[in-house]
Amino acid sequence: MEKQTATQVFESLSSGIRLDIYRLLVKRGLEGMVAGQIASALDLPPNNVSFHLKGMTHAGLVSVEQEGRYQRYRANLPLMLELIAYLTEECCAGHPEQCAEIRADSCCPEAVLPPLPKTEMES
Amino acid sequence: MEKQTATQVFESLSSGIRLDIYRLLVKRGLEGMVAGQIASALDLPPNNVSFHLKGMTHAGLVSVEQEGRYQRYRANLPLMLELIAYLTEECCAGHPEQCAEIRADSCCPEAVLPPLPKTEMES
DNA sequence: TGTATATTTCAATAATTCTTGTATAGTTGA
DNA sequence: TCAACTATACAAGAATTATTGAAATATACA
Repeated sequence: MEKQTATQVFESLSSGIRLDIYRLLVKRGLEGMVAGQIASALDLPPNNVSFHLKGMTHAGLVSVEQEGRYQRYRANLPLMLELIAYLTEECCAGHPEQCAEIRADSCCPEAVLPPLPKTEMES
Repeated sequence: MEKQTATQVFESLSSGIRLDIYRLLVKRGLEGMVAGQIASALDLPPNNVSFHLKGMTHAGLVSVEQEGRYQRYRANLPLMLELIAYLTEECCAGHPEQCAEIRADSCCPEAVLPPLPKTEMES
């Protein structure tokens, strides 16, 4: 996955309205929803919903299909799975045993820290 | 998970710089990185990195621990797992068989659509 | 045809976010 | 204590994004 794709998806989900839309569509699965249904379900002006749907579509987060005079939107779940893979790519590189540890615990544990390298600030 | 938590995390990852920081920290795992290391690794002004790290910390996406005069940052992977669960909550509600279908295919398939309900636009 | 419906587009304003430079606070070690 | 270093806080301008109302496009149906 390209970095721009990832940031676009995150940008899409960074708004409460778009997050609501996405979660609504996830619940609907393959059935999806038409634009007006989404607007009335969330009690928002249709043109505002359309504005957000356009951005989400451009980011690939949702797909749209014309159905007569309706536009049916569906969540693109596989993209989300790709995104997760992108985020955890090379997770704990070189120390795979840490991955299991991190994933199992409730939060980054107050683990014993390795001492700082003698040469400070080398990348 | 609360909606605000989710939007804050997504907002954090919607910037290319913050996404780079997060992925860098994910790779480092429990070791993490100190602020100056992050800045020089990404070739960015330290105060700009500090600005972004503050937001990420506030969103809970990274944790910070003081280490003498250094501030050591680590990615909060468990939060990401919670976030994914939040997103796919009630996925395909009422039609669990669709979930497997969606997850298996490469993208939302051009599935056969159910006909529109006779009463248009009811939520 | 003509009218109603669904959705999008456009323009304008309000609000937020990003980046840079400068200044401040805290830590280290001589 | 003093000087060097790490990191954050603050302020200002540029840039981006959100919301609303009005207008436009396209489909459906009588």
